[in-house]
Amino acid sequence: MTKVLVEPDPEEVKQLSEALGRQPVILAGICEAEYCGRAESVAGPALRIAMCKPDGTFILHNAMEKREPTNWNPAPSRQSIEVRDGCVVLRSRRLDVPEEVVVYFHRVFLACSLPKEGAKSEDSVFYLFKSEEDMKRVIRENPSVIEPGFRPVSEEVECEAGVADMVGYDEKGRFIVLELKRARAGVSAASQLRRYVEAFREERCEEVRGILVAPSVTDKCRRLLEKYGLEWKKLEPEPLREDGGKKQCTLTEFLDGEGD
Amino acid sequence: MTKVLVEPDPEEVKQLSEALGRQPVILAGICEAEYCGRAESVAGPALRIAMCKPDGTFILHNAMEKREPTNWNPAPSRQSIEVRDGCVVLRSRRLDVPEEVVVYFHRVFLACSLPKEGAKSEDSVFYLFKSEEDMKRVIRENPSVIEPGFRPVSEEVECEAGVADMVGYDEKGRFIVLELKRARAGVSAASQLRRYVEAFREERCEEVRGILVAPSVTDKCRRLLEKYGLEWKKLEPEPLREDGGKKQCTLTEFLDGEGD
DNA sequence: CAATGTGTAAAGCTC
DNA sequence: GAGCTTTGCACATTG
Repeated sequence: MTKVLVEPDPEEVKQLSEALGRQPVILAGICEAEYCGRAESVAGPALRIAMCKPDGTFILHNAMEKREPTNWNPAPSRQSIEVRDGCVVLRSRRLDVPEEVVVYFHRVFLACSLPKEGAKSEDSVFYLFKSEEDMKRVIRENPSVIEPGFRPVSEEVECEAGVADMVGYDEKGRFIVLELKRARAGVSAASQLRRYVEAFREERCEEVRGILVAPSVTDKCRRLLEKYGLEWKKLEPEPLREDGGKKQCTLTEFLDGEGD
Repeated sequence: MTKVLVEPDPEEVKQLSEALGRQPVILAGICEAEYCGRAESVAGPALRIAMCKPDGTFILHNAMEKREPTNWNPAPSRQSIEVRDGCVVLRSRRLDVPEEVVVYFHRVFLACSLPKEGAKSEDSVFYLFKSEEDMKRVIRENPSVIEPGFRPVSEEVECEAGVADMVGYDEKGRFIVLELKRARAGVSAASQLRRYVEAFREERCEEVRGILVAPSVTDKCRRLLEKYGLEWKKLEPEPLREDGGKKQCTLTEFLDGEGD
């Protein structure tokens, strides 16, 4: 499945055409590039690396420098490889708007397609910003970030279902249970909050609101919250700041499985 | 100079270490990644492509989708390759701020370094913005958008200070220099126009007006124009129009209300 | 050096 | 879908 061509003939490179759109394709070599669309550009001969991703994304990088690509086409786009006058011509065209990049490879050092089976769906990147402790501090110091009139009462409150992150009262005196998540919350957060709310309802025999505090929630989580009559308060974590010398970041635990 | 390893053993990959920082290095395979710095993230196992550029730039791409990298380190950064428990560990560290990305390759499909001699310095990309061309066309075809009685005479006119976009005469026969900007104009536009105006004054020994033509100007630019006795004519670049038939996206130019 | 503005911004989220 | 905000924005320019 991994097909690699080293310093191939142009005609050999053309074989990779069939992988385009199905597998990742990489080309590296000396090339010139033209872009035409919202703006236009011409790039003189240089060593560059081209990537074609199965979703249609096309990226052309200067091989020597810069984080930003020389040229690109975001998905949805389509690529093709032709051979013309002994040159490998990689053409990429956006499907939604008229924009095109054409790359003329005078010389190809590397041309390859990668196997796609390796690509698991569980590719998601989880961002963990500050600690949950920081979220608590923010709410403690400025309770209105939850809602106007919110009064926090205690933290780490035990109940039948476990330990609630924070509890308090709303403007109208109703009891509120907060569940804090510093990263995107999954269904597990919703069901955990539900358990706490029910426990407090039993315990206190009064109306209890449950609010999930998180920067974002998954779709499933959102639906579950709705089903249970719970609420979500979006709270953006503050960016890390390093004060006082260099700060050591410990990359901690992976997020617990929000499997279902 | 081109060294390519296909489905290599971890120890083989380690040989590429010496190319890091000197030649472009590409690694592709199944990996997990951790990032820690301004924020933190963990990325689960997936097929990804890593690029290390000689300037220190490090980019890790999901091989299947997205224009934006999963993780990255802009220059100045430094990378290293180790082998640990049979895993290829690619580590990248920014040199200016404490930020690090660590990539654990469980499996490597491709590992290569590219020759750097191919990389000519003449890599520059030239951008030609359609909308500025459009602005010129609009003024050419309908000079009164500048002001009633304006008569354009020539475009791309050389003078001591450079090349003026457009020159002409006003109703009263006064010489006018136009500086066109397709987007919000900053102070540089104002001082550039000023240089042209002064050059033409010297050259022609007559009164010369300078008009900055742009959809909007920054506050600082506006103050500078005032100080130099220059003028600003608001002109919106026209949306791109399509040549084929169906209508096309317009370049979203969000101009603030330019309140005063 | 920091502050500011630009980008073929891209990408995510709200409506 | 359009519109708005965010980005580990990156990057250039300006003060």
